[in-house]
Amino acid sequence: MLLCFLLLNNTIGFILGKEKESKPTSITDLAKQLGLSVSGVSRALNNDPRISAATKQRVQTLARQLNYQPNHLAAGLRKGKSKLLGVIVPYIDGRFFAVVIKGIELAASQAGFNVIICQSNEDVAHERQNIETLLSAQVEGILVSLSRTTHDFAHFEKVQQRGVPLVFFDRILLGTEVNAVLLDDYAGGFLSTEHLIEQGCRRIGHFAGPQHLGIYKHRRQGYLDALQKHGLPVAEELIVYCDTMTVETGRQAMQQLLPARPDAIFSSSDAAVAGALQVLEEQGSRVPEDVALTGFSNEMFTSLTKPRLTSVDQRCEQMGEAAVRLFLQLRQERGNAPPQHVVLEPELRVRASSLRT
Amino acid sequence: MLLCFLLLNNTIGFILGKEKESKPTSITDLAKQLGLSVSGVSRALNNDPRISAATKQRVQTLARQLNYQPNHLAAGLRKGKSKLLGVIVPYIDGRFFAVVIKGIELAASQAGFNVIICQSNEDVAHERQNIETLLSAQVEGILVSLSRTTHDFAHFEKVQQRGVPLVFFDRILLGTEVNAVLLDDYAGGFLSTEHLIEQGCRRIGHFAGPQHLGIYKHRRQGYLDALQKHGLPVAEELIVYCDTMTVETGRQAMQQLLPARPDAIFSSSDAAVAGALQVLEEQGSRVPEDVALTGFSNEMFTSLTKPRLTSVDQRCEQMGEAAVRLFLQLRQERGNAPPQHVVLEPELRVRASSLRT
DNA sequence: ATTTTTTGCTCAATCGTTTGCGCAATGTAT
DNA sequence: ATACATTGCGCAAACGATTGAGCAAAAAAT
Repeated sequence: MLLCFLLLNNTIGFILGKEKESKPTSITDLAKQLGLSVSGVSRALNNDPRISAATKQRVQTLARQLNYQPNHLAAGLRKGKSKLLGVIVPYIDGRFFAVVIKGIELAASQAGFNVIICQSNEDVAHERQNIETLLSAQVEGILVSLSRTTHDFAHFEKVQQRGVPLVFFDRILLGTEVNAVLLDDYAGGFLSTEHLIEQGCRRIGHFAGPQHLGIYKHRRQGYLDALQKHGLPVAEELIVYCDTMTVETGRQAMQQLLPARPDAIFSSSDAAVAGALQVLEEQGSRVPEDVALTGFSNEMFTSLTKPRLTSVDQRCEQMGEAAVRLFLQLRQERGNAPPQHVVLEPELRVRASSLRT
Repeated sequence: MLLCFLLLNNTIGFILGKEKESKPTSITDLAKQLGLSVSGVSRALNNDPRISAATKQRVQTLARQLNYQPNHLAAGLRKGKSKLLGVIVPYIDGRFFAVVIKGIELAASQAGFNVIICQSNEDVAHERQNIETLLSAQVEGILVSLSRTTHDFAHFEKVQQRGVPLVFFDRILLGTEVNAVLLDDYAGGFLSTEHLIEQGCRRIGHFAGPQHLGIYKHRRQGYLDALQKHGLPVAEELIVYCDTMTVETGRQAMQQLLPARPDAIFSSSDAAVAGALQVLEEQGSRVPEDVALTGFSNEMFTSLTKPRLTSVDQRCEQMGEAAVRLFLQLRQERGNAPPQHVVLEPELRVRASSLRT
C-alpha cells in the first residue's frame, strides 16, 4: 500500500517534471478522465438541462479535485464575451476617482466582470492610447472620465462603431450626446451658495474651475443663480478662474481675492479652499466669522482641518455603481435607445467653516 | 468607376447591415482582401524577417485603413500569454494603495501589460475569491497586499503551483518565504522616534497596529530600539495596541494614553494621529509644546491640519514600480532563484507637529 | 544545365471553450 | 409490435491568432 502510494507519487512527480510547468487542468483533461466528450463536460459545467444530474455531479466533483479553473480567454474568444470592463480615469490617486473605482469594481465583480484600469494622466494622447489598449483587450464596455485636455470626440467614435458600450462619468464633453452618469453640480453650487447666504454672508466669492468642463461650469451657474434668487448682485471681481485646483492655486486665488473683501467663498474644490484657509489664517482673518468657506468633494481632510470644512459630497461610490448599471443596461439594449444621463444628487455636509450661528 | 465605387460601397453596407454588429476586422479579413494567407499576414504584422518589406507595407497599410486591432484574447490563448497582470489590495480608496496602484499601472503599461484590480475588502474570503478570478482570467502574475484577516497561506499555493509569479507588497505574512517589496518600516519607526527624542521628548507614546502584520510589528520594534539606543526606558503603559487605525480609534487611543502623561506620540498611522490631535486640542493641550506628534504614511491631509503633521513617507509610487519590476524579473527566471525582498527606505517628513525648537 | 541555397510564402495544427446538429437508447403512445 | 417522443450525450466546426514544417520559385553556386 505504501509502495503503491510512493509509485503513484513518483509518477506524478515525473509527469510534472516532464511538463515542467504543470499545465493547468483543462476541460479536455476532465473529459479524458471521465470518459466523456469535451462538449459533455462543458455542458455539465454550464449546467445545461440536457445533461443528467448524475453526470453533472461526477464532473463537478472531479473538477474540484483537480482544481480546475475555466480559461476565460478561451471562453471569451469563442463567445465573443471577455467579461472585461475597461475604465479610463485622468488619475487614480485622489479620493474622488479612487472611490468611484471602488464602486465600479464592486458592482462589476458582482456582475461577473473584471475591471481593467487605465490612467490618461490628464493627457488626451494617453487617452487615445488607452482606448486602443482596451479595445485590443476585447473589453465589453468602457467607462471613462475625460482628461482635462480632451476637446474632441474622435477617438471615442471608434469605440461606438465597434458596438462597445461607452459610459462617461463625472467629466463629460459639453454638447455631445452620450451616455453618462453625472453629479448635479448645479445643485451642488446652488445649495452651497444658498447655505452661505442663509448664514448671513453677502459678498460671496467663488473659485471657478476650467469652464470647458461641465462640472465647473455648472457649479458656477448654481452659484450665480443662488445669488440671483436671493437678490444679491453678481460681482465679477469676486470670481477667480483657476486652471488647476490645488492647495497652491487656492492660495493664489485667495490672495487675489483679498482686496475685494469677500465675507465668504464657495470653492469648486476642497484642495483650493484648504489653500484659502491657510492664507486667511496667516492674514489673521477668522473663519467663519470674517470669511465663511465651503468646498467641493467632501475630501477626507475636510474633517481634519481647523475649523473643519463644509463641503459638497459627490456620492463617488454611487457614481461608480451607477456607471456599471448603465453599462449593463446598454449591453442589453444593443445600441438602440437614445443616450441617457443618470444624475446623482449631491449632499451638502455642513461643518464649522461655514457655520456662523 | 464611380458606379463601381457605389456598388462596392453598397455591398459593404449590405454586409455590415446583415451582420448587424459590424464585427471588428480580423486578421482573416486582411488576408482575404490582400490575397494572402492568414499566417502571412500574422507574420507581416509581427515583423517576421521571412516576409518581404513590400508585403509588410501592403499589410500594414490595409490594417490601418480597416482600423484593425489585434485580438488579445486569441493571441493570448495561443501563446499562453495574456498580457494581464492581477492586483489585489485590501481597498483602493485611501492614498497609499491608490498611489501604489498608480505606480503599478504606469510600470505595467510600459511593459505592455494591462492591470486588473481586485479588492479584498480586508476579508480573506474575498481574497480567495479574487485569486480564483484572476487565475481564470489567465493573468501572468499577481501582485498582492494582504488583507488584515489573512493568517494562512493556502490560497496562494495554488498560484505558485500554476507557475504564476507572485509578488507581495507592503503587507506580508510573517515567517513566509516569498517575493516581496517592502518599506523598511523598522527604519521608519526608528527615525521617527529618534527625531522625537532629539526634540527633547522623554515620555514617548506609541499607537501600535495589529502585530501579526509585519509592518506594524517592525514600526514598533524601530520605536523600541530607538528608545533603547538613547537610554530611555520602555514603558508598556505608553503603548496602545489598536485593531484598526482610523481617526476614531486614534481618539480612543489618545484618551486611553492621557493618564500616562506622554510628551510625544509616534503613531503607526496618520489617521490615528489626526484623531489624537483632535483630542489633545479639545483637552487644551498644545501641540507640539505639550505633546509632540508623528504619524505614518504622509497622507495628503498631514499638510492641512493645524499644526501640520510630521509623518513618514512610504514611497508608494516607487513601491508599485518596484513590484512590477520584480514580477518582470521573476517571469524571466521561470521560478528558479530564491524568494527575494526589495526594501525601500522611508523618509521622515518633519512638520510643525513635532518641532519644538 | 544541374544542384544548392535563399527568399517568400502557404498549410495545417493548435490553444481551451462553446454550440448547432445528429444519433443512439430509453420511455411512451398506439 | 410499431411508431414517436424524450433524454443524454458525442461530433465537429467554430472563435482569431501563432508557429513548425513544407514547398515552390528565384537566385546563386557548381
